[in-house]
Amino acid sequence: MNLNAVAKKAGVSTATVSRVLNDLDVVKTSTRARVLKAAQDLNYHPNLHARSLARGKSRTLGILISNMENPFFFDIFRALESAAHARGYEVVVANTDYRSEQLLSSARLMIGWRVAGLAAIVSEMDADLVQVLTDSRIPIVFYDVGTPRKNITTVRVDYRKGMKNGTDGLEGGREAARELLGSGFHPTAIICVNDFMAVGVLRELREQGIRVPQEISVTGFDNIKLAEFCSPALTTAHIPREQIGQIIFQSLVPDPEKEQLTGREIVIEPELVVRESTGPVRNTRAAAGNHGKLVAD
Amino acid sequence: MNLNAVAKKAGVSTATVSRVLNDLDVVKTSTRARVLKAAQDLNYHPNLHARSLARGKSRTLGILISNMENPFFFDIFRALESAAHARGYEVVVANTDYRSEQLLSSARLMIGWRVAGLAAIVSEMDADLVQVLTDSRIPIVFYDVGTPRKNITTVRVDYRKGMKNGTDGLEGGREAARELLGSGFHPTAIICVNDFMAVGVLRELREQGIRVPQEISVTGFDNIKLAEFCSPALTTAHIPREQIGQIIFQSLVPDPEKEQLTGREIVIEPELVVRESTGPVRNTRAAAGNHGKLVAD
DNA sequence: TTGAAAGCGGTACCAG
DNA sequence: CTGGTACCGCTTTCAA
Repeated sequence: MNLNAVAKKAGVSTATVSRVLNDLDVVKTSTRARVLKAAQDLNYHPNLHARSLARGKSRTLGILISNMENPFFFDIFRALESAAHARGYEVVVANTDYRSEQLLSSARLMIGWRVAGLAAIVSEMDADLVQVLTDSRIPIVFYDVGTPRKNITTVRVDYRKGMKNGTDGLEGGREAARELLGSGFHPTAIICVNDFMAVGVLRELREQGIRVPQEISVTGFDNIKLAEFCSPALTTAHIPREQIGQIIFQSLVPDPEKEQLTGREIVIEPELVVRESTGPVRNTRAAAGNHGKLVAD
Repeated sequence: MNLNAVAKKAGVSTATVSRVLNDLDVVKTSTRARVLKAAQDLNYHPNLHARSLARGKSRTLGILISNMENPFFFDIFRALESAAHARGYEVVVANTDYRSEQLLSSARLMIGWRVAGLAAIVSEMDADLVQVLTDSRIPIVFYDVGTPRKNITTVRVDYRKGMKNGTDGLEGGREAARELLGSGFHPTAIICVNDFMAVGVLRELREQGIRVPQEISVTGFDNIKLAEFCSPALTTAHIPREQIGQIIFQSLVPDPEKEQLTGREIVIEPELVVRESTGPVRNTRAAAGNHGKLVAD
């Protein structure tokens, strides 16, 4: 089923069918109606490959994600998708499952599809891939890795680098807390790299009979659901996934009306969410939480 | 960057470049090497749209999912993808977010891409969509909805229909247990439609001081992670996502060597996973658990 | 307002 | 073993 069949059935040329299907309002109303009916009757669906090929440009974005099961990544994907749809773009997603060969082959696939832009929300990132992507001339966004280039934008969250590679996980947090307290050092606050760890810390403190936040304050990072429902509810840094998705779209598909992000490093400032695990806040400015303020150099 | 550029650089025709890139081993080794180098130097990536168009058929499968965040659906996706990769197919996924307009537009997109097959793991399913899919002549698989047709295969899990629309959720399970026990009826077993409910039931029983499984046995359905880690560990029906993914692939891309599934209704038989929440099993056959035996009429 | 025809970037058949 | 060349289905001038 192709344009030609529709054209024939409607008694017009393929050019006219194409015009109708693309809403080029130069077509006479009666002709238009006839074409539409023919398309309907034939159950016609335009071949998108032919379309892309003829147009020479696409309105499809690609996104590579290490693990779609991770709610944090998933939220970013969803935000990107919704921004894209709002502007008439599609987004196709590839789950790399933390495997770098998979990442590479997915990237090639996307390039082969000539996507208009590509976002990589992945941690496994090797030199080969970066080279391939850089050479592709396709607008790229990396999340939390890489450095900006002509066609490469990076988005990263502003947390202290030193914390990134420490002990991790629920058990890890608990153990770290035990060691910390065992060392005789008695802090007034424990700041964890993510909410999982923080919950582990909370548990250990509870078992040692240390009250939170009266004796020690605890904070997490990410603002996952669990943070809200544990006891005491966790004070944490909220990372604005919604905004990250929008920024990614904006970097990939620049809007002349808006600030140009492409090729830069975008730093996301988390918002502090104060709950029960911390004492009264003195720094009013931080507590007010400037909503994921964007800092771009 | 196109075939022509590579051909020119290598001093051959586009036909030869195409042969090399498609591994048609009729090309002289030296020529082949020259072409490969040219492609490499030019950072050439074949345009997949042109390819699909010329070939007239694709090796891409589509999958529509209501909610990718749901581990159960996600597992099916992953299984399908791995089966597909093993046979040289790609799979592109669309998350419909439980919205039927989104489902419809994603379906159209897939049809426009001329996917070789389409799987719909969705609950929101209206007549329009079914019509569009049926008319498309593309091989389709529905999970847990719809009825078989010429090009439509259905996969469903064999659970008692009556249980499907009952009370649901953790709280629901707890409440149901309370009512049940309050009614004076004292069963020897409670069989829940899913693991969530079962965990709720367990909690209620514990509060009422009823020992599981000594006084009452409890079973769930799905075998989610939580089932393994709650106390007592839950006896449940495991639904073989891995197998479901393979069956979907097999229905979409029939293998002449294997059983033909296309256009039929495939019934998945869950496997019983016996843990601590049930008493000793008398039915040895069930306990042995015939691994998700496939029942196709 | 409409039609004819030249691509878009590959594939595959037919010659040589 | 390699080249020439009709397509594949759609978009987009250019003319009429």
